[in-house]
Amino acid sequence: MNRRETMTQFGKEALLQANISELLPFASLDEDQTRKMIDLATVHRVKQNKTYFDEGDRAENFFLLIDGFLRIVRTTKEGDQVVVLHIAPGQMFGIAKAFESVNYTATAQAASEGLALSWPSELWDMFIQDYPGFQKATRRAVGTRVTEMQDKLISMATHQVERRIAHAILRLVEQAGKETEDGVAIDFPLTRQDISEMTGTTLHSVSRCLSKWQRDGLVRSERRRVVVRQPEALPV
Amino acid sequence: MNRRETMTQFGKEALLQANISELLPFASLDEDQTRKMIDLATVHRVKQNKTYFDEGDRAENFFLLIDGFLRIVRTTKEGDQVVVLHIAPGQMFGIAKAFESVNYTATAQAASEGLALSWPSELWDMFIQDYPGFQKATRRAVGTRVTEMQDKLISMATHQVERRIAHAILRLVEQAGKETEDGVAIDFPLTRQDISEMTGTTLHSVSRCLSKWQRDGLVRSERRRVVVRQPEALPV
DNA sequence: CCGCTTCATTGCGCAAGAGCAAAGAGCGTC
DNA sequence: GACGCTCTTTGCTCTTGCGCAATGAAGCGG
Repeated sequence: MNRRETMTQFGKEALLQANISELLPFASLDEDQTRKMIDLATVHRVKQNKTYFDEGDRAENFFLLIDGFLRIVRTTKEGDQVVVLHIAPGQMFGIAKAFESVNYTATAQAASEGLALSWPSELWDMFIQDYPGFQKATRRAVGTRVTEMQDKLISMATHQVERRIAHAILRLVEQAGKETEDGVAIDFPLTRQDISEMTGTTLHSVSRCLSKWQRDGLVRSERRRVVVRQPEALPV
Repeated sequence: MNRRETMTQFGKEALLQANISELLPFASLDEDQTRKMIDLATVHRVKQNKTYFDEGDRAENFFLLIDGFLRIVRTTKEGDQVVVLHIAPGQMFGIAKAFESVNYTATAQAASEGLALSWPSELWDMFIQDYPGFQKATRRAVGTRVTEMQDKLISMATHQVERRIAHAILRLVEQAGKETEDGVAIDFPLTRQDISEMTGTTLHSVSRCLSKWQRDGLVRSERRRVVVRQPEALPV
């Protein structure tokens, strides 16, 4: 059963029926606790390219992504956007509380239409104390995030554009890969521009790169869509 | 009184006398608690360019830097080193526990001879629970770190080499700046190579850049030493 | 004091990729 | 079906800054 359909059809109550309790933050909670958490939550449906919150906003809530994908974006004074990382379903985001921060430090933008739960920040400490799985989930989320950013930093510092793009794509395949008869597809709309913002290059270079890979049969890419046929063959 | 001298002369007991309780993790602890924490700690003195721990090591301890500076370094398979961030006195490091991680994900290398306290990882949860200041300190450490890495990422993605170098230097000035009659000096030995590893460029470019700035009177730099005279004039 | 190692400077040639420009393709809308 | 918007492709030029190489300077150890 497709999770997205479940969610959008049945709304909040359906969350209990669905296998939401498999998500890490809900792990090791009994049904009662899970219900309590969900009762306290607000449901957010966000259209593509709209934001869950913006950089600098007061961090009034923290979020758990149920469905869809989102990018965490920062914008420079000059107006350049940089995609710091991507969030996949099941991951927490907007967890400024975990950083002792009053405001969000980046913008959370829906890469594809998505669904998230949020809780008021005041509940954070209570959640941490009462729900052991939650504590663990946030720690792990932070850890993953730091590692991911480090990897990106290293990639940017030491690799040429082509390898950076390859890295970025492989990471997305990992996070949002979906098997198709044609190869592994990245399961949300992804433009050349997006990729360039992830890798610190221009959409032109990305386009050239993908074209070349397509000629060599490594990927198939159309408008807003990338399918990887031979992940192993990409220049790591 | 110079902190470094105090420490190395009098050892562990002196930590109580010194104003160590001003350090964030010890904030809001009474003298008794502080003493208890220090009793449990191990003292590490590490020579320049030696490591406190290495990437991949089992994370058996977590650390608090008392004196000196260190760089957090990751090494690629190809052998390229990348300086992910710098740690200044008073900051925690090696806090794999905060990331639910069993191993250290990077190497902690002394940029200058330094002094640190460490505690066994098993004490982590106890510290978190019993010492509110400690919890806060780790959160803040993580937050600062994430922000710093994001800034770096943005800098790398959108700026030219010259501005990246300027950014890196300004950050170091902030973290380790020391007023001199000549300008603000970075208070630990810093080679062109180091700077290139922070900014993802070559030592040649760094050298050229510093030479130019020196001609323009913005900085003074000698062997392993950088003094910034006009921080405002650096190309931000 | 001499030689060795580490660190820094500078010049030159070249390649990667950014910037610019123009055209084409896919998709929604009126 | 025509228009317009967004996204993509591709060619050309020009700059940045890397790679390489040679020289110099500073500090260390015997």
